[in-house]
Amino acid sequence: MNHRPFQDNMMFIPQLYPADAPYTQIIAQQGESKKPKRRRSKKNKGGENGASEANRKRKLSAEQVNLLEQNFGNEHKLESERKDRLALELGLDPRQVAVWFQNRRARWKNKKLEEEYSNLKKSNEANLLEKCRLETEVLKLKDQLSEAEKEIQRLLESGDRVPSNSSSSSQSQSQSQSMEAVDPPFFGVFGVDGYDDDVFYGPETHCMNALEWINLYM
Amino acid sequence: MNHRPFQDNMMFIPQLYPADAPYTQIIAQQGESKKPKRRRSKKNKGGENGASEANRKRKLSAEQVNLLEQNFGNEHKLESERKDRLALELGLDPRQVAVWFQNRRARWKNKKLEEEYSNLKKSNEANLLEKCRLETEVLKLKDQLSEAEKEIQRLLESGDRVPSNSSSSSQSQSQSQSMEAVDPPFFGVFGVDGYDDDVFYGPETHCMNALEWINLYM
DNA sequence: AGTGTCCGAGTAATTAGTTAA
DNA sequence: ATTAACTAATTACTCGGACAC
Repeated sequence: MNHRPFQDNMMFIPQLYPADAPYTQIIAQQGESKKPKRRRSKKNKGGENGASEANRKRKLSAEQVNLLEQNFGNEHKLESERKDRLALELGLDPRQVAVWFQNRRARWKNKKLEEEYSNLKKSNEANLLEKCRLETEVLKLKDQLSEAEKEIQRLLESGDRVPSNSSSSSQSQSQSQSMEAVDPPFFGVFGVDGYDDDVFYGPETHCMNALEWINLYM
Repeated sequence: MNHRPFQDNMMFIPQLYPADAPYTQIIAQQGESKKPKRRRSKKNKGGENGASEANRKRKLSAEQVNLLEQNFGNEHKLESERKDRLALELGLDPRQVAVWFQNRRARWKNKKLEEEYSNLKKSNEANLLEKCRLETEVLKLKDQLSEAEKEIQRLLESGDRVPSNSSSSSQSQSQSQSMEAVDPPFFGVFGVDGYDDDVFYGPETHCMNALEWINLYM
């Protein structure tokens, strides 16, 4: 959504129902008659009837939310000075303004987390693919190396009166051993605690099913 | 910090709201009517006698929550039959039971997501380390291969009257080229849209800083 | 057609516990 | 030590859509 600055301005407020009643604070169950079977009472909703009687409307008007959002964009914290000013400006109880900011911060935090999750997901995808590619490359290189060493062996056998294998032969010998000791010594992070359900990330299933894995869980 | 508000002790249950129980009847005279700045203390408890003050009727008792949780564990959905039974059993309005289940489902979903995030994080760590290891291995193998080919070259030059480079030499030649064409052709998933803030996952910073990266963002 | 209900997502308000001045 | 403001969790409500009768 946004880029650089750390104001988040998230989505636009989809509440465009009429700002009929500037005072959005009523509450109090109208009358009574609610105990036994509280079936969906017919709310006078669509009608927009301008503030009919017992309209205990909870939501703030779009206008109010706009101003609040704007202020939140500037600064997520709220000094009491600003709070009171805002409250006056909006015709709200300062407490409501404070509550709004608290809830807004919580929402923002959640959103942040979601974003982070999304980024992590993408990062994971990319890393997984990269890992797959690298594994393939490693196999290929090992194969090539094997061929090369076979070739060396053949050359050594056929031309067995060459001066000597001067310097590098020992190198390639010792290193070919290390290839086999490479795989095991990595910790398996996945004996963790509580995966309740079906979500299971197999990290050590070699790259063959990386794509399927992505499609499954991403 | 704490989970499970099991020690809810002082919660008497004013269930069955009387008809005149408008919880949350408050509020907000706007404008200049001052409001009683609220309390923040650990007193004002038991007395009940809500005559003067409001009847704080929020918060279900630990016992009620227990039973609800138990039922939720069995089945996240709630048929109206079970709802009514539970409501009766708990002394709650069936509506409250339904609402509780809805909220509980939402919480469960969140928790699920959090878990998934955690797993993803671990998976990412593991993959990143694996990727790092593989990159190292690739470099090593390339090095070995280079050495081996040098060796072959040397052998071919020194013993230049061997029969021929029969079969596999072309192989190792062509493959040594492919090493250079390996890196580029992978898409960079990270020109994406919204990394808002400081959270930035560098996917192409080679493995040297993989661990630092993990420590920073995990 | 049209009610009624349920659910998911979003939101407002409350409570308990923590932190800082 | 009190007090105000914070966080995290919770309760109840709103709204719109889906599915039913």
